[in-house]
Amino acid sequence: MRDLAPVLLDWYDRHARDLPWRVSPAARARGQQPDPYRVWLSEIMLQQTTVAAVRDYFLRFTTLWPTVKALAAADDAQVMSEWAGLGYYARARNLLACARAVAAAGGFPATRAELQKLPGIGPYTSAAISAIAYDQPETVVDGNVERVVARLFAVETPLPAAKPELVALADTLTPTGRPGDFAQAMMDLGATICAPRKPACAICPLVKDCASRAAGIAAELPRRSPKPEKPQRHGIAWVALTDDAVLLERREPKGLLGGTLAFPSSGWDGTDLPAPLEADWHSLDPVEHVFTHFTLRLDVRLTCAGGAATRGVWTPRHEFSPLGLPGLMRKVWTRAERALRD
DNA sequence: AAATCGTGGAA
DNA sequence: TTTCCAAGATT
Repeated sequence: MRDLAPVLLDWYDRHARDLPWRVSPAARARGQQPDPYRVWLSEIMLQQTTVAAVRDYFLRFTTLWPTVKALAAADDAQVMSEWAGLGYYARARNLLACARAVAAAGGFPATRAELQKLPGIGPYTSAAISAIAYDQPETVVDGNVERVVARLFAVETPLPAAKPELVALADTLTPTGRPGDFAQAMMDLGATICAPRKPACAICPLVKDCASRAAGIAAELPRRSPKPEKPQRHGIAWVALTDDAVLLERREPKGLLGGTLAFPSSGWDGTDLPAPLEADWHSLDPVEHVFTHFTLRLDVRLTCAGGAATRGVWTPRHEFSPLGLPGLMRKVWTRAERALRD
């Protein structure tokens, strides 16, 4: 096969997406270096998360905390609150731990091996930061690149088993010149041309080299092993609010929604916690929520009584915003608001 | 090494 | 409506 890197880089120079955390190929050619902090922050936020969802969070975080040092000095609660709604909250916990380690060390390490020792930075992110921020010739393989490579080489082995094979093939493409732009070019190609459902092969710069296109199976790749069905779970959330306070609790630092602010709730897997308050609870319509590996039906109970709570903290209403809660708990709040309005 | 861990937009 | 899945990491 011909050397694809020059072809793809040429395409990238003309079609690179304009993203808040990106140094454009033109600016990079002028000598502008990416800020490792911004590269790292964006990569963490983008783990299993769409560009559209990340954009506003990235702008908000970099406004509040322009440097790693600033982020390292932030309150845990404020970071969790700002992360609320993005999902995968272990990322937020690891984000702070990583920021503090980096600030203490005086800056980000530049090698992939050192980067990967930091919390929240795995094989993909270490390669991405090393390539994008430091222009090291690392092979960056995310979901986009898996798809592009599977199609380019017509790899029919289903994911996730195909991963090592795809990494090895991707590695044969990585150039020594402009590896950072090349990595971003592969991801842009996967996101905009070599899309999951309907690849736009007609305008793809690599059509002539694509084995799956030749075989007429591009849209079917990559294949994936069937996923297990999601079991249904159920639980109860209690919303207690008076004229000037609402009862909230900080969830355990590990596990589902770990470290987030929430309405007190029962367990959702058999563990059965009691209501946080003796009161006359009104039952509202249940909330339906889909997590990665199960669906949840959460019954919502509401009271306007105050008093001594066995769990949670009475929080002044003026300090409370549902935007500081994870998505599930925002839905619960919406139920309560609707009930109070009617 | 298989399970766990969110959310929402698009088809 | 259902299904898919997005710049994955951790245990």
